[in-house]
Amino acid sequence: MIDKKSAFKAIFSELSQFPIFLGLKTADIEALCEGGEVVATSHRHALFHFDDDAHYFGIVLSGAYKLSKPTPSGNDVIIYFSTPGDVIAAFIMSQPAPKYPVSAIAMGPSRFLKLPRSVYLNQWVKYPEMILRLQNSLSTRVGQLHNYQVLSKAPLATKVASLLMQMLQKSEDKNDLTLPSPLTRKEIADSLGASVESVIRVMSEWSKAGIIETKDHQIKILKLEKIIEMMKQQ
Amino acid sequence: MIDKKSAFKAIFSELSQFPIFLGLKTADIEALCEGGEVVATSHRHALFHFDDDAHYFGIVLSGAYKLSKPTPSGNDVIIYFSTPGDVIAAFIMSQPAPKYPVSAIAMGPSRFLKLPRSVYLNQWVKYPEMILRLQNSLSTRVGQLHNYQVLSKAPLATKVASLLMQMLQKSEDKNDLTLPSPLTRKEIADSLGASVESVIRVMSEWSKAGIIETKDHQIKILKLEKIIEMMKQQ
DNA sequence: CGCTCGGTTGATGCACATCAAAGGCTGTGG
DNA sequence: CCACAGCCTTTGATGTGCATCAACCGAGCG
Repeated sequence: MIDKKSAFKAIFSELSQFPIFLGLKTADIEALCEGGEVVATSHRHALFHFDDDAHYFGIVLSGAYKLSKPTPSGNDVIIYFSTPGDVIAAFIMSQPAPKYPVSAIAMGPSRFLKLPRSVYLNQWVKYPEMILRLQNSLSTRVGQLHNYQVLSKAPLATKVASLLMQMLQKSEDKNDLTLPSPLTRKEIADSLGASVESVIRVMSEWSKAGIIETKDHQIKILKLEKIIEMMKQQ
Repeated sequence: MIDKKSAFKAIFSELSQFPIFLGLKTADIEALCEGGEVVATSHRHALFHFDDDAHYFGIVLSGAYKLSKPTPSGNDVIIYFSTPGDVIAAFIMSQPAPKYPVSAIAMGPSRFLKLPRSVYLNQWVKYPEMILRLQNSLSTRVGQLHNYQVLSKAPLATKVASLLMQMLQKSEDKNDLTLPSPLTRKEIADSLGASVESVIRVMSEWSKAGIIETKDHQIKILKLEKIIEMMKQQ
């Protein structure tokens, strides 16, 4: 086992920047991350699987993870793309014998700060401020899911445009219109409940029209107005 | 203004049965419901509208409310059916200047205990137990939304079956297979993102086959196995 | 150098939307 | 008290967006 104190110091600068910890005292952050362990996962490797016993939760440090749920027919539906600063699986920790409701799979090399469930029960719930912050991110999440429902009858192009815009909003740098994490067409399809081919048909139209550009799975938006226009139509 | 003390006594027996208050001391429940006011709404009347300033949250006492969100094209999508005991709009109360993310419309005569936002900020947030209970119901809700996403590619019959089962699970009496609240075909369609006609085509098949029965918008399930069977196929 | 993975394109079919029309039921206002 | 409007349900005819199936290409990789 590595020296935890020094491990904490090494990632503290990362942690303190995340909204969830912003403005907290160093000692508090340290207490909240007690027993934490940094896990590095490579592309397509799982942090945990759907229905596994949930012994830990944690925070995405770098890269990205897709959270997906298997369908009865053996496919996967992508529920969420977690990017740095996102807290994963925290809100199931208070259940008696929690199981992960999704699988978490790395998209490219990624790092995760793994925290034992006991820390949640002993520390996190004791900080009312923490609970409120978690509640806020949960309620934002619910809002996103509602927006998705509103789009249920919209044409596929609208859904794809909305997804791109949603991803873009997570980006730090508002001047760079490149999505913060790489995304394959299949991943887009799986998160919209569409087929790869249909997504490709929509997006290659856009590529030809110079609205977007894909290089090495990094999607860049060239004509933002066009995308916004696509979102509105229905 | 009515005498609040006596008003509270009158509904206390209702309140204390709801999961959200179960096991709490009378004094605590009274504190949490301070300044509460019972609102009676008749069929199709709104408690509040989408995008209104949110000055209050509250608890459904009787009847049911549908929470819906307008689409750009002027239709409505039903986000949730709230039944007695459900807490509505609590988790947006902690935002600076909250607006309702949905409209709440009564399905049949219904009663609602309306609580001012200040009570949430001054009382509810102070009870860690309350916050955790709210978090739990929110996380259940997120789970339901995920289940809905998993069904995105499933045939309509599967979606309708799942919705019926979900409604049925809220029912108190596990022996009576009548859904706890009346539901029109249009409401089912709006909550599944389908057209009324398609929902009718599915359900009238079932009526003919003696799987369900509708009387006065009350839907009763006659052959539960058949419905469960429908849910599985995809 | 074969293998897997991601992207692309075309042909075909189907589930569901849309449009249209009609009947029953309820509440409401002249 | 009846006529009328609005809501809910139903059925049929028609159209279409997207899934599905099939095939191919290029790039990276062990």
